[in-house]
Parts: sequence; C-alpha cells; structure tokens
Amino acid sequence: MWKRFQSMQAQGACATPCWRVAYAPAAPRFAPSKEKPMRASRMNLATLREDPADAEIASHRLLVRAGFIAKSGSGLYLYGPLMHRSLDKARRVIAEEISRTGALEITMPILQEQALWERSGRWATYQASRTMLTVKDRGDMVFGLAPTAEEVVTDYASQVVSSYRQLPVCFFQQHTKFRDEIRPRFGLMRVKEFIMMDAYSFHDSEASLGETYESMRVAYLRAFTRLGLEAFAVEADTGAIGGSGSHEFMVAAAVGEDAIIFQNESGYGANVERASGRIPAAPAWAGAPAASTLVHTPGVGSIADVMAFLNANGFAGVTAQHGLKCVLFAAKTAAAEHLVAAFVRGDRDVNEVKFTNTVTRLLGEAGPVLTLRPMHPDEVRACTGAEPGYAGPGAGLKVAFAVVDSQLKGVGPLVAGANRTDHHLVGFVLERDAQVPLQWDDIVRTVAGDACPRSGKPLNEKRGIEVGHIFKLGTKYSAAMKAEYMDKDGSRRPFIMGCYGIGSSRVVAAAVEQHHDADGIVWPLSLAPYQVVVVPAGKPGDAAIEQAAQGLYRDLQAAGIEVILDDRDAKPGVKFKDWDLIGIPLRIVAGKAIAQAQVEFKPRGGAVELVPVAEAAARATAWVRDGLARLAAAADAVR
RNA sequence: CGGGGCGUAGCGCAGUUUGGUAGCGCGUCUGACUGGGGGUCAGAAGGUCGCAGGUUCAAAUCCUGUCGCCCCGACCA
Repeated sequence: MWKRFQSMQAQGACATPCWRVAYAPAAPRFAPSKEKPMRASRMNLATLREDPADAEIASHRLLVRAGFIAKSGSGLYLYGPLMHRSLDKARRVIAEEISRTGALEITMPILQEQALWERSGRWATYQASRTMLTVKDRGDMVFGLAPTAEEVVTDYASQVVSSYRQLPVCFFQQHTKFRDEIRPRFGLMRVKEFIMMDAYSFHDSEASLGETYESMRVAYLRAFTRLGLEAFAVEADTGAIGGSGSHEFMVAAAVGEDAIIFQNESGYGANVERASGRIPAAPAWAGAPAASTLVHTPGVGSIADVMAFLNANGFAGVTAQHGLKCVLFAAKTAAAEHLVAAFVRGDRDVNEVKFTNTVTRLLGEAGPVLTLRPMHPDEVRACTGAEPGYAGPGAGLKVAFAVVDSQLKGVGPLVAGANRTDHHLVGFVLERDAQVPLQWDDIVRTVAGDACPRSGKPLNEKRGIEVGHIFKLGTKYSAAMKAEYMDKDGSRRPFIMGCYGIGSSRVVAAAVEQHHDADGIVWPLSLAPYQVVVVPAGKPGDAAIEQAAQGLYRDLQAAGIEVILDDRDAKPGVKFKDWDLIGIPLRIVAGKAIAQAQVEFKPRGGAVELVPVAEAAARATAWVRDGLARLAAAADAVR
C-alpha cells in the first residue's frame, strides 16, 4: 500500500486519490484545486488538546502538541512535516553562514571504523565514557556511529591536502550524529540521534587558525541572529574533543543543562566547568590555636556538623570558611586507577571538570583521566585509616596526588580531617602542617558573588542551552594520525586544526524554548514552517469570505510567500487555537469585516489590525519581507 | 548503574487496596444543529488491560519473571 501510494505521488496521478478511502482526510471546505497543496485540510495537522504526559519543558511539550515531532523511542524522535520545514530552514541558514566563511560542504559517513578511531587514540576515551554507539557487521567488524568526525575528516585531509599552498581549508557537513546518552530527556534537547553541523579547519599556523576561529565565531552569531535566537559565547572546557581553547554558544534558558558564570560589565562569561573567580576572604578567626591541635570530634563528619561541634566546645568564631574540605576520588585512565584527593575551602565544592584536567596534567604520560568517581567508603578507609568524614592532608593520607585549590595558598589556620575516626586537626596550616606533597591548582567551583577574574566585580550565574561549540584543536589529531602537509621549507608538518559544531535540531528546540507563550509556539519568521495563514471565518458558503480568502491565498503564493489556506470545515475558534499553537507568524482572517471590504491582520503575539482586502496581499508580503530583512540586518550588525 | 514511578482505546486518565461481564474525558466516524477562541444534541466504531508464566471456578486486579517508558540521582563522606 505504501509503495503504491509513493508511486502514485511520483506520477502525480491523484486529483481524487484512491487511498483517500483508507486515510480519509477532513473534508475540504472548498472545491478541489490544482494549486500547490498548502491547504490545511491536506496537511495532516495533528495537534493535541492536552499536553503529552512525558513532556516537561516548553519546547518538548509544544513541539509534540503542535504535531511537529512524535516520539519513536526513548531519545528518538520522528520529525513530522512541520518540523521538517522548520529544521530545513535552520539547516539552510547555518549552511549559508558557514559557507560564507569559505568553508566547503561535504558529506561524511556515519559509520566509522574502530581502527580509524584507534589511530587518534580516542576509541578508548569514548568507550570508557560510553558516549559512542557501536554496531557490528556480519564479520564482527566494529563501527562507531558518528558522534563527531575528527578522525574521518583528518584522514580525508591527509589524502587531499598535501601542500601549504592549499591551506587554510575548512570542510563541513550537516548530518545525523549519535550519542549513547545515559538518560535522554527534555524532548529534542538530549537525544540519542540528532542533526549537527560540524566543520573542521586545517592550517599551517596558529595565526591562520585564529583567523578561522574568529570568522566561525562571527558566522555562528550571524546564524543564530538570523534564526531569531539570542545566543552568546562563553569560555568552555574542551572535554573529550580535546584541544587548547574553546567557546560554547549558549541560549539563555531556565531549563538549560549548563550553568554559566558571567559578569555583564566586563563581558566575562564561562561555562561553570571552566569558570574562575576570586573567593571572598574568610572572616578572621579570633582565637585560632597557634599550632595544629588534635581535637576529639565524635560522630561529626560533615563540615557543618564539625563547625557546630567546635563552636559548642571551646572554638567560638570558627566557620565553614575555615574548614578544609577533602574530597577523595578514583581517577581512571586507560591503564590504571589512581586514588587522588582534592582540597577546597570548607564552604565550597570541588569543580570536578577542572580537577580532572589537573589530574590529567599531573599524570602526564600516564594520562589522560577518562573518568572520575568518588571513592567508595572502603577505599576511603584504606586511604585514610579512618571512617569517611575525617580525611585531611596530615599524616596517614595515602593518595597519588593531593591537590589543593590555589586560593588556599597562604590561607589559614584551618580545620582539617585528622585521618583518624572522630578526630580533626584544629589550627592546621597547609604549608606548615601538611604531611603529603601538595599540588596547587584552580579546582574550586566558582559561584555567583565571587569576584570576576577580569574586573573584580561580583559574578552572576544563569543557565543556558548549549547550541554550538568551537575548538582550537591544534595538532592533537593530525599528529596522532600522521596527517601532514609539505611546508614552504620542504618539511612535513601536521595540520593545525580547529573544529566547530552547531546542534541544528537542538537550535530549533532552543528557539521554541526562547519563543513561546501560553497559547503555543511563537516562531521567529526565519524558522516558522509557514509564514502566513489565511483563515476564512464565517459560515461555509459565504461567497464574499471565501473569495477573499482564496484570492489572498493565490496572491500570496504568487508573491512567493509560504502561505497556508485553512480550508477546513471547522469553527473559527478551533482554527485560531491551532495556528496559535503551531505558531504561524502572521494570521489573516477573512470574516466579519469583509462587509467593509476588510480583513484582519494578526501577527502571532501581536494585536489585530483591519486592512482593506485590496491591500492585504501586498501588506502581508511586505510584512514578511521586512521581518526577514530585519533579522538579516541584525546579523550584519554582528561584530 | 542506584532509587522512585508508570504501562488499561489515538491522547490524557480512573478502575488494582478488598479477584466476579472494560470505564470516563478528549479525539475519531455518521447525521443534525451551530459558525469569531478547542460549541451542542443523537448515534457509532475502537482495548487479547506491555509481554510470558503461575495461583484460582474466575485475574486489569494476587504471585514470579521479563520488556518498555518517565522522573530523581549517579556529589563533597
């Protein structure tokens, strides 16, 4: 049946298709026509009156309710006809802006050989963190399903780029990507399969990489601006991709999965995984012991309990800010597991991303750290000789590295765990009393209120959705994979590389997150599946209304506007609800005012205005063109 | 991977405690009315109650197993 349906469509043989019996559509209100089928009665609109039970956030809820997407499995979505159009628009704008930098569009395979990934050394990393889905062919050959394509494109570059004269060059694609998500959630935000634009640039100098990196930054902001998204760049950790520097592009949203630390005046912005800030000094601790003193602190393991106990037992004035928090981790590398300790001020938390990077650096050749986990209680006992809760950098701590947050340098005295159950060392001075070698590094989690590293002013925190990421990779992949070019002086050198990604499908969801109201989606013009909907509202058979509506529909189509005619035999209220939910930017209603030769203009989220029928098509066309032009102008203003 | 919750009609849910003929709202279909914010009336279709075992005269309901989905966590001892 389906095949037959397709072949009939292909032959264009269907004024009254026979399958209509099986898939009976809503009866069209007007006589059938040969016009392009942008008639609501033929669009298979599938709006839901109620929210889907499993949708939590606005974009998920509304995209499902309005019929843009349908769940196919956990973390797997089918893009319906409306979503297909909106996604296509996002992809086009992104492709245009990336192409504008001179990048060349290509298509890479989704199946990637394990052997290729082993050449870069990344197979182990991705297996350890289990972020890559794999499949086997009949000969038990293992393939990864593309999470990104550094290996593939680096291999390609080594085949097709041989001379410095060909550099710089940048390749990009927009293709399906896969992640073995631990827990897919939030609709399109965190899924197993999605569409991503990924670009890779090749250079013969850091300066050249810097230029492309900058032009990508601008291209990203231009693309997001054209798509009506308010996005901004922040400093980011390089994560599993690796490299020397990177920025993430964030869309501010309360439901965002990333925390961003920022300071408006200085322009500082960073993902909390990377952010630094100066911690306000602790209040003076009057009456601190002059020497490290062992104090019996029965049954109090947590910082808060220890301080409360000390306050009540002869140490007034000591607070959590005078505590030395010790967090014990097991850091796993490809070859081994290393037990490590992280120390931060008592009222603060360890930033595990920064700490992981520190341990990786300390391990050198023995690294990198693939995963970091808190020690189990048994491991804690083995490391400290005490129950959990009493670890400190004094005698008895057995770890590979004891890393102390740099901001504790010269700070003290402190209260530290004594590596003995029910005991703490009060009046502990790190530089004087530590019995293990200390490594100093920035490992503390920055919070709102800390001082901005640029301006010293207080930092703020908000949440964001990551829609794009740019990296300076350097020679990490090209060196490992021996991807080299011939330089001016005749020597062979590995490419200096950059890589750049935009979550095309996530961008669409982020746009809904940023643009919706109680009635539904409010699409930016550039992302709306259709630009205008013409709604005849009145009794069927009202010739004046129907003629006006059909005339407008034809005129707008002729003008190249993406217009829908709502020819369904439904009450006006139903139609209005549907288009509000779907989020069409401009609604034109031919109804009551037709007696005065007027129609209603209503931008989504705006007010109704009466417009003479004779001018309506021209007005609507201008409205759409102006709206798009405004977005384009905003993009041109990006610096 | 740990904890919690849920699988009953296309969607949203009740019924499970206390076993006894499968229910409600929305949607869908037919007809009539209605025609500016998900309207009204009449009629109809649609479910092997996730799946597999078991207990029982009798299982959506009790027991065992299994699959799937959702939420929280995977964190400072």
